Amino acid sequence: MSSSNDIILSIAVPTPLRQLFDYLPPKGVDPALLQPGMRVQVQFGPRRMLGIIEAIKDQSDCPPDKLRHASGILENSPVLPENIMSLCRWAAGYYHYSLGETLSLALPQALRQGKPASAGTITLWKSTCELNDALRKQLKSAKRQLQALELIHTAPQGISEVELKEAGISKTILTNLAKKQLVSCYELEVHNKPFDSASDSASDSVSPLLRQAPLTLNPEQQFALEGILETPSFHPVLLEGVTGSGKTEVYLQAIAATLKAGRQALVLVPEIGLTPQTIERFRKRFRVPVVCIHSGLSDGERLQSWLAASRTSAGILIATRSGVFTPMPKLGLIIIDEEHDGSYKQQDTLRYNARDLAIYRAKMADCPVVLGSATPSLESLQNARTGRYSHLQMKSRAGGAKAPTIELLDIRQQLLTDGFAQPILDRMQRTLQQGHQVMVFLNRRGYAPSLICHDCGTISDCPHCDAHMTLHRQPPHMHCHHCDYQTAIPWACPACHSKKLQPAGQGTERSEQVLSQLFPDYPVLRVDRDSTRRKDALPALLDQINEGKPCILLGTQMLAKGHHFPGVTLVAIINADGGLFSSDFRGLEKTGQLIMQVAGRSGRGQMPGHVIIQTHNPQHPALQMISMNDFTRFANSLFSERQHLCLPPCGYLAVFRTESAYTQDGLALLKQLRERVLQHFGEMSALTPLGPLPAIMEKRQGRFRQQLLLQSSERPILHRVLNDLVGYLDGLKLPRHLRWTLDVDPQEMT
DNA sequence: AGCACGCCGACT
DNA sequence: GTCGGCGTGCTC
Repeated sequence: MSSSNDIILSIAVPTPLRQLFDYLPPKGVDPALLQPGMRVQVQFGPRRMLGIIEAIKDQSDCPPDKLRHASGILENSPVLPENIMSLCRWAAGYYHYSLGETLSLALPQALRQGKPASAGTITLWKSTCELNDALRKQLKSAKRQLQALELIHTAPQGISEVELKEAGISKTILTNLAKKQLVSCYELEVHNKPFDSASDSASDSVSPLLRQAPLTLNPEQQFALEGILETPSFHPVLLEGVTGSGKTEVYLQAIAATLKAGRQALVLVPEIGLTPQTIERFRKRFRVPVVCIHSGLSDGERLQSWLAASRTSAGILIATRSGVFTPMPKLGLIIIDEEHDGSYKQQDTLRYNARDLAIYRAKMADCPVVLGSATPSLESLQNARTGRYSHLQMKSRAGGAKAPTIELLDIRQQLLTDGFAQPILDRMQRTLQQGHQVMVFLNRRGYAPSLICHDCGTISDCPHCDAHMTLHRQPPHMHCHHCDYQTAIPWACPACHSKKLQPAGQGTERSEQVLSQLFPDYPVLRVDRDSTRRKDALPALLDQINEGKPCILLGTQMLAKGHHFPGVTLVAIINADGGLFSSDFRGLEKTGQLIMQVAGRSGRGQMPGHVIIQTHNPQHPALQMISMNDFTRFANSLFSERQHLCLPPCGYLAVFRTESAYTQDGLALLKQLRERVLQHFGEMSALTPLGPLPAIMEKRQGRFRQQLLLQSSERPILHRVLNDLVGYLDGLKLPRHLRWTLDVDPQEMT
């Protein structure tokens, strides 16, 4: 044992080992400088790694001869403040994950790689010309260049390259403008001085804080805003507002009040929700710096945003789930938009739910937190019901728009034209003739979901997964959407050598072809992962849609979320049935939410919207409730079902998953866990192990997957068992290629 | 998880 | 003779 006067650093190293490692302070560094939250370089076994000081102690349980000196520190003040350290400690404990890896995930990539936590420079673009009508005429054919120029002109001192990028303007456009000598760029040192809500630098301002006057709130919005601002201390608010009820305006005004009090706001959005329009709306409203963290940014750009938020030079941070870990010393408000969205749950490594971490964070920061949705998760509704959250509702659409009408179209025994029922086609025709837009929602990519032999019935399967290969025509190939395996289209059946291979079912590609033939006078715009793979494809499609000319928008989920299409008055949902009988207990909830979201896309302008759902199950209670626009009743019916089955939010779940080249390895391990649960905790009826069972798709990417579900009515009991099992697993030596993971509060049972 | 060490089979 | 397959053990 080391003597008690020593300084020992307890260091979290990014390794899956669920423990901390003790080191002596680095030589030549004043030990008084050392603080938790600082990055340190250490020799860890045979390799050098970056760790985070977790704690500073005066003795170690480790034999002194094993203790090494840390090699050096990376900064003189912590990169992670105490509150983020606590958040990570909590997350690591709750999700039973290594603290070292948790802390590493909390850092932006650049800091994980050892880059200095200093601001550096940013590139600013400014105009060098007069934007007059002659110039506008000259740039008539270069629409995006003109758009860029207009934007650059709004900021005389220059506008940052990141900001332009977030407005959908690429580097190419800028270099083209520079070639014409219309704009120039220069580098600026970033100082990160705290934002100032009271500075009165601009004389043309609506107020020192606002660039643009707020909209007038209707009584429901006003009531919601007051509910959020009631007190600046911790209180979660579930803001349930139908699509188009003006939630964003409520957020903006709540943020304005927060900024005015000198505090920062964190806005979390779903993965695909961070569109240029969203960012633009915030930037147009506020004078204070608005920064974003999302997948479209480079590591350097993300670091810039992260530092701006950490050093309080940004007033607002808009980010996807990982943004919940960003330090914000003056945090005064958290908003979680579309709180029900599945993308808040990370599906690998640290399987955290950013919504739940955000609540924890708001509690620590003692500030309000708003969970906004048109279709709240049952978890949040439950919290509202028990009074843990206050529940504010906005039932009418802002600006007088009417709720869409939802029609269930019974297609049993009906003749379908390539998957479309005649009444839908008729209604589409009429809508287009009226000069409106139509949205067709189809949850399947590709040309056809399978290729079937007409003579023997053999279906083309993926050799690595328990799944069919999807037929694509652009370009022609077979593609597995689960493991990305691709092959040529077979020309004969591998089983019977027949050449009669037929596409079965309907994907977006095929529908695009069909609809183009049926409606030759109108463009069909396909929006799915394949059609938007090219970098600027999606913005280009969105531009075309926003021109407002009659057209058919055809797409997958991508179309359902976040976008604003005022020209759409008709929405057709082609295959809602799949989601009604899902094997996942959340399948129905997700389907209902999706239909409501899709329906919400229509009729947001002055014209009322109409939604048609093609179904073989028009009598299905869920569809009935949804068609009456009654989400509350729908949610209540799901809720009583969950209550009976003791499923979330009425019970708590965790899943151990295994993945192995051999199916028996995983099963054996999970059986062992099950036995242990029954032996050690058998008397507790509050905990039930279910399984082991094969995963829904047992074979995926050439590996066999099994799962053991643990279900409990008491969260503390569940976590006590998980702690025991994880400890047990850590002490076990497993076959070489057997991997296990634990998912606490799983979102999907795949 | 990585990474080193170490022990066996098949090659320039 | 050695190159490299992967089993085993360790990381303060």
